[in-house]
Amino acid sequence: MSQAVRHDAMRARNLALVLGEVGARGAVTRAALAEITGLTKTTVSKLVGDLIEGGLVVETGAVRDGERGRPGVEIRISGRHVAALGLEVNVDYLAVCVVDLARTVRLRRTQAVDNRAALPVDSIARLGDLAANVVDEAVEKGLRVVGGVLAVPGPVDRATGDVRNAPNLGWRDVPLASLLQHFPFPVRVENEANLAALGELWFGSGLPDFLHVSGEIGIGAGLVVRGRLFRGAHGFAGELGHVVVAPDGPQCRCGGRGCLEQYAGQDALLAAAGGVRGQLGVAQVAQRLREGDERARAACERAAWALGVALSSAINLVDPGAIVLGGIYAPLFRWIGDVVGDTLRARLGQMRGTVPPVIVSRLGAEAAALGAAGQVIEQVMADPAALLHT
Amino acid sequence: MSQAVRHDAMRARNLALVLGEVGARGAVTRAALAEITGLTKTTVSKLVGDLIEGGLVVETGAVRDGERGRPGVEIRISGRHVAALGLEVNVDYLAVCVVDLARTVRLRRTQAVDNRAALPVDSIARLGDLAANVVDEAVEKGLRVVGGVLAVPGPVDRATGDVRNAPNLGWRDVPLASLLQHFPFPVRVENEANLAALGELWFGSGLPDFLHVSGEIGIGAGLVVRGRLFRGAHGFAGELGHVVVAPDGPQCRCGGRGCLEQYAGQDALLAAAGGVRGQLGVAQVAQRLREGDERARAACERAAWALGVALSSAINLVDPGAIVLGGIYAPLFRWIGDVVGDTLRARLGQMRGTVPPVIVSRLGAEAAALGAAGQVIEQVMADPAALLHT
DNA sequence: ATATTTAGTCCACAACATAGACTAATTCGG
DNA sequence: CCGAATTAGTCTATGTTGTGGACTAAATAT
Repeated sequence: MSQAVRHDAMRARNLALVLGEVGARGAVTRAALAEITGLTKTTVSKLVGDLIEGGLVVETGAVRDGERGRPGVEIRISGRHVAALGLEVNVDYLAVCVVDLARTVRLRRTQAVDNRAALPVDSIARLGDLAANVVDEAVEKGLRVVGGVLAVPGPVDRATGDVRNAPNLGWRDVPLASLLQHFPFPVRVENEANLAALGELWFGSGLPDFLHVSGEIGIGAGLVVRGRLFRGAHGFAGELGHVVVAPDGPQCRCGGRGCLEQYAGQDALLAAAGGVRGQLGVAQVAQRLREGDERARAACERAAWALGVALSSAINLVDPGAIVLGGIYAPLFRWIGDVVGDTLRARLGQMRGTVPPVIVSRLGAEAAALGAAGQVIEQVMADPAALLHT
Repeated sequence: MSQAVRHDAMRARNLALVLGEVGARGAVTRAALAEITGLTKTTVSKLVGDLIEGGLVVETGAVRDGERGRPGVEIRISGRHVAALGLEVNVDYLAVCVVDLARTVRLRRTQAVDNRAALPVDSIARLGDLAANVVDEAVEKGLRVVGGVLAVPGPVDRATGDVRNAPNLGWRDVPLASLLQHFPFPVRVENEANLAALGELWFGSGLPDFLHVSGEIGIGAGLVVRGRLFRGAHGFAGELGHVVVAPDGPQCRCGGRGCLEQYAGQDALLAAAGGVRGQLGVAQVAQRLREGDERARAACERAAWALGVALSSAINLVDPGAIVLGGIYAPLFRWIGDVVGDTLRARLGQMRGTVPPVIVSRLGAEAAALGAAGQVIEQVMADPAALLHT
């Protein structure tokens, strides 16, 4: 429910408006901000003054624009004070990163760990150490880490931040919220596929509308519409892996049959490409593809066709502006992109004038950790007043 | 992009907040409104004063609540002044209705017309006459019609309000916007499936989260999340009819194969139920079902199974709070509801604790016209200041 | 060197919400 | 039946914030 608007809320919104415009345009003078926002020069000056005082933006030197008249002073987002922590637990690695308010990645660490074999508590403790290190380094650089988000591969209870069941990780009822309380700033928990999509939004293509597909053991999707993540009624939207490809297809672990995961999930793809299960990684498949291995090629084609079928359902339902393939699909894009695109055109081309373009994510495995940190930054950008008054 | 907030915007938002609370609770005193909204009694009194002056709310007599202290005066939405026009063109009928601000349906008219056989201009002219009549009647009742929305079965260009292609009606490039200009209030155009979903939201079950399925010749779906319609990047979301049920199934008019429409669309269902095409209506099939006709039963079962398969994909993707079956599925619900539910439970039950309930729409064919009028009402509720200042 | 132009600041003012005093209308207790 | 207590609603002084126009600052054009 919306809240009452008082003078402080008015100010908070206008601060966010100005900060947002500065972020969107990179560098703007106060005069230009007044023009853009419709606020008066007076108001913009006062707002910018507050933002400068809070360390969120900085004045850069005067502009020599060659026009006549007094040159304006450009304002830009300051990356020197406020920063955010991104954390990720995945099946076979831990990752942390620190991102500043200008969305520059200042620090990152990755550690290869088999988190399926470890206890959740130990994985989290290890991640905590890793995070403590980068936070210390960030503090040395003069940064103030104002919050963190942890990406986990599985559904997260939005209310408590706990994980009820993350099958890929072997986690059940892990009280994450309480394990993350020792940080000197709030840390929230969020689904990895959602955060990967947001990572793509803030650090990748820059498109405002897309469906990001995270190919891992499961296949998650994050839908971004007008720069906002779509979550559904309970926060479980985006389970692309269990969209039906063929209703009488192979039995899936979810209880259904013929789910996408059985055709294009990591396990199915590797099994089809290489024979002995567990012996082959995605990198090796890519290598074999480069060498022209026929079996690997056929496996990719089948997976890509299935992905195309599932995506055609997804496009009909949610009308995304583009399809971004990430996770294991990123290194395999050369061999699956076209088949996916052709399948979409065959199934959708007649109905819709244009089929959403299928593009590859440029972020790789970092996407989720970046999205996690980015979400904190986004929160600051959306409500800078909350930070200024503390 | 968000806009600058000035004093007038602050006031506008608080007016909307108060009006919204009055709408949500039916009847509230100023004191209760102050408590609920967090605004002071002074402010609430002033806001309510403005709303009364504008005819949007009325004071009803003092409350005798038995408590001690001065009794409050209850405020409720006034249905006596502001009203909205809902219009619908469908394949075989035209419909108009007038709804007041209290969301009471004040007038409705339906006319059976074969709009596929008629020229678009003639259909619209006929609809215009029908609308002019009810608007006159509304004016006689002291109502002020402040806007209208027209529901059409097909994708609508959100920018212009024109219809590029509505295959079920046989419309191509109909400049609806210009045909609707003669009304003394603005009339927008919107997709019929979306409006039917909104009709369900405002005049039906009252649920805030659901996917409404409009079974007609095509199968449209409207997704409502937290009381808001999800439209997708271009406004074409909800094409449930072309979600894949079986990738090698029957050829569909969209170019794909095995789309839901080929199993559960009106034509497919009637053909499977009755043999000779075009000879049978949904009402007759329902009659045969009541008589225990085996062929009709089998047709429904097949359609329901396919609907379940497509909906399981939809639920995985968009995570709706419930499934509401409308259009032709409403009269057939007795014979399809259980199969749909069973299919969903079989495909989703293991993954999700609970499967969204499958319920029937209570609105029938009026859903879209009601949703159309409701959308205007909703606009007034969301920004009453726009109406007060004119 | 002076006029012109544009950027940014200053100040009086207006709009709106707040806080608390005040009035109004009811119930409770004697 | 009357006064105390209680709750609803109004009135007034005050504070915060944005506006608009005057003013100062710093550049280019002539």
